[in-house]
Amino acid sequence: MKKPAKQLLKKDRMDFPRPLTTVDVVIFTVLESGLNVLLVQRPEDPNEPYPGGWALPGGFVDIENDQDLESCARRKLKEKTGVDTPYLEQLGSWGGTTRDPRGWSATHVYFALIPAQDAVLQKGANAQDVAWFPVNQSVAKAKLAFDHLEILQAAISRLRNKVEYTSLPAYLLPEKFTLSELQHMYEVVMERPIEKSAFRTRVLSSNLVTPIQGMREGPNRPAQLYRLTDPNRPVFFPRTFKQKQK
Amino acid sequence: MKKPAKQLLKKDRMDFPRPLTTVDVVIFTVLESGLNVLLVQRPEDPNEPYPGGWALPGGFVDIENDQDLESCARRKLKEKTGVDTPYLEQLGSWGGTTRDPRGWSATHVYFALIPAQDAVLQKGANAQDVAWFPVNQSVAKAKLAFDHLEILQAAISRLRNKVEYTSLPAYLLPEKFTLSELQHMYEVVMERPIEKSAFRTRVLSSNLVTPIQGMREGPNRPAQLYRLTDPNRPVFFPRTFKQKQK
DNA sequence: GTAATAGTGTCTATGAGACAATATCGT
DNA sequence: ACGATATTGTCTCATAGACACTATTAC
Repeated sequence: MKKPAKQLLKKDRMDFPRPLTTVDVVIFTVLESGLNVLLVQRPEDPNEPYPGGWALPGGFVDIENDQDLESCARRKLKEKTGVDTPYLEQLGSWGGTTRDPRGWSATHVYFALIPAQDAVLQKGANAQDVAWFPVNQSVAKAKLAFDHLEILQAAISRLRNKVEYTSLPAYLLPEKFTLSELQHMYEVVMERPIEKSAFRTRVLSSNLVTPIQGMREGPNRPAQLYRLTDPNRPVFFPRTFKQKQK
Repeated sequence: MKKPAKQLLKKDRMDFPRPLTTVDVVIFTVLESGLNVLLVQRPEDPNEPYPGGWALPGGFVDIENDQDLESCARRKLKEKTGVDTPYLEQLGSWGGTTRDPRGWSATHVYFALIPAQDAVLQKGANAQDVAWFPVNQSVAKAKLAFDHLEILQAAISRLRNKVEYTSLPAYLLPEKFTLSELQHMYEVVMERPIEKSAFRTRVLSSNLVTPIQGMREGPNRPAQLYRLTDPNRPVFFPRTFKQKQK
């Protein structure tokens, strides 16, 4: 129990140790190898925690320049990928005594989906290494810094979960896409095939996509091109894809 | 762009202003008046922000005593209600320059569901006023401190949303309950009636509840008592309650 | 024509919604 | 018997799943 009297000056009352505050971003894209996540390599400097280890992109909140948490996340996303307005959602926050050797720290985590076309990395600027890691293989072995493996797993399970009843995979595609391409994004994230017919009726009977002028040409029957009806807000379906198994 | 050289000492590198860090808890219960939320009155001290205003219970992280964010939330919950292990879920975090007049601040918000039996308030200790507010009426007028109205609205919409496909309302009941009582909790949160028959088949065909020895007696046919099959994790249903309207 | 992918149709199963019928208690 | 609430049943409808069929391009 603290709080001795009410007569303390404001300055005194605010003068206690504060946790470190960071923002991290889990950035997903779908490449040839499936679902990938962006990681950055920490500096080799032995004075830094986890030198040379791989971590989620992120860093301290800059209270001079960051208006709020989300714009801080957007800034970090832009620094690494150059992408401006992807799908961005708050994942949650992690905080405690032990997660950072530098002291009590709390991180606010966002997760982002970007199309493969935008998955070109912006190295160089701060000489850090930046790379895409397939979510299933190397990541577990990568021994992520801090509690970032736990955070990444939470992000993956959130994504896998929401795929079942939302239009999130659409944000992994460029502006114009065919229904087959959209279905493919779902299948990559879900890691299981889905029925073409059921998929099409679900997507078309919602207001998710709007057909546009133009077809995807190929060595076979051309496919109708679509775009998101309202790119700003994802669609929620009233049922999940997989029925409950007994 | 900062970062002059890598030769800085660790102490120097960590020596920058840090945001204030708080944890707030949105505590819901269902009383006669429907869904209620717990608010506390801020001290009248004019040196404090929003003197006399109503706010969500919460406060600064105590890095000496709080192991992590969730235990900090549990501590604050316990201080106000005496409840130990309710349903507790992270809602999200809010942070930015403007939300607290004392400076750049970030709050980690949890939301909790507690049964009405535990809704007895623990006033006194710090002389603050603590009270339940019905979610629909007084809250909007109450002019909550900080951005707490926005946070509360996010909590309400999260709760209303999850009620459609989860077993969360079960946590608003005591250990033993009847199916009608459970249905009533759903209806209070959803603010609409649900079909008895559909409700019962949904609940019974999931593994949500287990019948126990004993009946709820009354001036009519007694009702079977149930308990949660696994109180530690809520059940997710494969469909929402309301079908999509056309 | 063939290969390949796009797009449609048909049939079944599951579970929600509406509503009715029956069951079991206190009085 | 009556009032009240518990519990079950029946019928309809929407949509997922399985699977087959047709359509349209390049070659």
